This record gives sequence, structure tokens and C-alpha cells, in this order.
Amino acid sequence: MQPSDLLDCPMEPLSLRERRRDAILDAAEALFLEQGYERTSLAEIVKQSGGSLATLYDLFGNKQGLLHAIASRWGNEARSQPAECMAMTDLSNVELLKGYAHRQCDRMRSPRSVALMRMLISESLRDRDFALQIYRDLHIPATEELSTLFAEWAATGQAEIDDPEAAAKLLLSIVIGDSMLHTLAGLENEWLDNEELDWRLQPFLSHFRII
Amino acid sequence: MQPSDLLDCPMEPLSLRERRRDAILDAAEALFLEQGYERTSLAEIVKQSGGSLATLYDLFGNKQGLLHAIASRWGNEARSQPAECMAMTDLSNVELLKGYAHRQCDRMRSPRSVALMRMLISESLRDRDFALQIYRDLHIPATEELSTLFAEWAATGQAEIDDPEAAAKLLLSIVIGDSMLHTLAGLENEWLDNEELDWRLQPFLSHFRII
DNA sequence: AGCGGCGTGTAATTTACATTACAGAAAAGC
DNA sequence: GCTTTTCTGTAATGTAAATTACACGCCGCT
Repeated sequence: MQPSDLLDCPMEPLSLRERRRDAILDAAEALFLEQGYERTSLAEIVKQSGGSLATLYDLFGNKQGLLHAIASRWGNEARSQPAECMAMTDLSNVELLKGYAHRQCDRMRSPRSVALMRMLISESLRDRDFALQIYRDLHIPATEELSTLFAEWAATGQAEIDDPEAAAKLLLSIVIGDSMLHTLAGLENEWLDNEELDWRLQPFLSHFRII
Repeated sequence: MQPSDLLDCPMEPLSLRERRRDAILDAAEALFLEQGYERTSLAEIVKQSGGSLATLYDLFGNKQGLLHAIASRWGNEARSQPAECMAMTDLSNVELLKGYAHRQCDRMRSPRSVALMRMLISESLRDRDFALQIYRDLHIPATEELSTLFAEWAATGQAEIDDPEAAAKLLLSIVIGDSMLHTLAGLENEWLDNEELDWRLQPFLSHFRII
């Protein structure tokens, strides 16, 4: 019906039901991330989102259904902004990789990522599907884009990388490293700054002859 | 009554109360690690340990007190077997470090460590003291023994390590890396084998001229 | 205007625990 | 052996939350 839309049909005014649904998802997401899944009651969510408990049950079936709906929304989000374009710049590969590391580190240390990771881990025993789905949506893409890049470098002689996938995982380990565990354990402010990050990359860069 | 044993003051027969205490701690630890703290009921613990709910309350005050007692027992355990002696062998430093990495990796991937870490993270929002205490008892020592070793190597010209502590954290990151997150998220069997571990150490070893 | 759903607010219902109370059994100390 | 203190089993008590039921008001449709 809409005259023109490129992505994600923006025109239609969204039915009340759909706006309710979004509001509930927003509130639930915020509260789950802030307090954890178990410690957040459905009544609290509804109080914050407006609407009523009955509607929530009508939309999502039960509490776990709500969680899955959130997970699936995250997945869509992640898929809709697929990758940062890493080629096509005038930077050296070294600078490119450093920039990537900095951004990846920022991404991982954002309060939202940390909360997400914490929730994922907390629920992984109870609801394995939820945990696996989130994990795949969020982390596998990161590894893959990096390993594609490395493979390309290796193929064109810009680096000597025998196993691009292993190298990608190694790089992510170096970047995420123990900081993630620190943070998840509740010690904030323990992340690497860009200087230490660059220092950490040195062995990697020289070993794989990235220039 | 045993004729001879060396450590851990063996003689006294342990009062009933002390045996009860230990039994409750054992059962609680097992159940907490297996199911998580919140999902384990005190009744369940008592059913498994023997004894009665009233005794549990008498000994630990409440559920959180029980958790703290467990944490403090872990701390004592960790402190009582302080470090693996890393010097005094006829191995090369490279072999030494590889061996250390392998053992550290094994330690981290043991079901008990994983469960512990998961519980720590799950409870870190609710009970920050518990999380911090565990984290310090278990991880800081690992970093410290390694960084001491590196400092020694640097001082005696066996390696060119400008910042031993940073190097120690880097090494642990390389070893633990993303595997820990994989595992915490519920994907088992994603740990590095010794071969990949050695591969990962190469850049580190050559960069710091460890021989 | 009137009708049929749908969303809302409120309040039952149910369940699962933490926590407490208590009466009898067992153990410890003398 | 007797007393006192400490366990044990079981049954309240109280609370928090998920889930359901229900009666009412609002909105779009004809």
C-alpha cells in the first residue's frame, strides 16, 4: 500500500497492539538488562510500559515467551546492520586493525553489552536456546567478518596468516581478554585503554607480518 | 584415629555440628554450582545433606550467609595451595610457559570452574561482595604469580618484557580468550586443544624473546 | 447509534520458597 | 543416669510472583 519504502516500511501508523508490543519489549529489555531476568517481575514491566498484564500474556504467552521475543528482536537488529565495512579505506592494514580493535573493545564494554552478556550467562543453564541464539547472533558475526578479512589479506600477500579463523579468534581473545571477565564479575573500570590495546596488538601484528 | 597423616590437623573427631556444617556446605556448593543460587532451595540442600532446616539457619543465619560461608571456604582452599612452583625445573622457559598455559586452560575449563564463574557472574548484581571476593581469590593470584615470573625473567635477561603485569594479563587473555565466553554461554567443547594453544603462544613468545 | 472485539485495571488463584515455631529425639557433659 | 544443650522432622507463616479470571470502558465498523 505504501507509495515507496526502501527498508522496513515506515509509513503505517502502527496499530495500538503493535505499539503496546514495542513498549512492553522496550521496558522488559531495559529492566531485564538492569536487574536480570529472574529478579524482574512482569508487574514491574507493565507498570513501566503502560498497558496491562493481560495484554502481555496475550502477546507473549508467558515470561519466557517475552524473553524469546526480546532475543529475536536483538537478532534482527544485529542482522540489519550487518558489518562495518573494513576495506576501502586509505589506512594501512595496521591502522585498520587497530581501529577495529578499539571499536570492538568499546562495543564490548558498553553497559548494554555487558548487561546482555551477564544475562545471557545467567540464563544459559535455565534456557539454553535463548543463550545460544543470542551468542550466535552477536559473536559469531564478529569472528566471521574478521576471519574473512584475514583470509583476503593472506590470499593477496598482505599478511602471512596460515589459519584466518584461528587468527580471528586469537585477535578477539587479545582484545576482549580478561577484561570481560573482570567486568562481568562486577569490577568496572578495568578495561584496556587504546594505548594498552595497541601494545597488545604488537606481537600479533609482527608475527603475522601485517603491515 | 588414623595412625598417620600430615596436614590439616586430623586428630579430633569433629563434632556433630562441624560435620553437619561441612555436609551442608558440600551439598549447597554442589547444588549452587549445578543449578545456580536462586534456583536452589534450602529444603533441597537439607534433603541432600541430611540434617534439618533449623540447623542450617542456626549455623548460617540465612541463605546469603550460607553463600558467603561457601565463598570463604573457597578462599581458604585457594590460599592453602598457593602456587605451582614454576621455577626449579630443567625445562626451557618456552616449555615452562607452554606447560603453564596448558594447565591453566585445563583449570579454567573444568566443570567446577565454569560453574563457579557462571554463578559468580549471575550473582554479581545482587551481591557484589560475594562476586568480588571470589574473583579476587581465584584470579588475582594467577595474574600475580605469572607477573612475578616475568619480572624475574626480565631482570635476569631471559626475556625482554617491559611491563610484566601487562604481559601476564595478555598471556591469560590469550589462553582464556573467547573460550570462556563460549563455555559460559552454554556451548561446551569449544576449548582450545594444546596444539592450538601452542600456536597462539608463538607471537607472544617471539615478541618477548622468550627462549 | 449500536455491536463486537480488544485493551485495561483489579483482583483471585496458585505455587514456590524463605523463614520461624515447636515438640520430641539425640547427644554431650557431668 | 540425669540434665541441659543441641539436632531433627514437620508444620506454620509470610511474601513474592506467575498466571488466570473477570468485569468494564474504548474504538472502529456498519
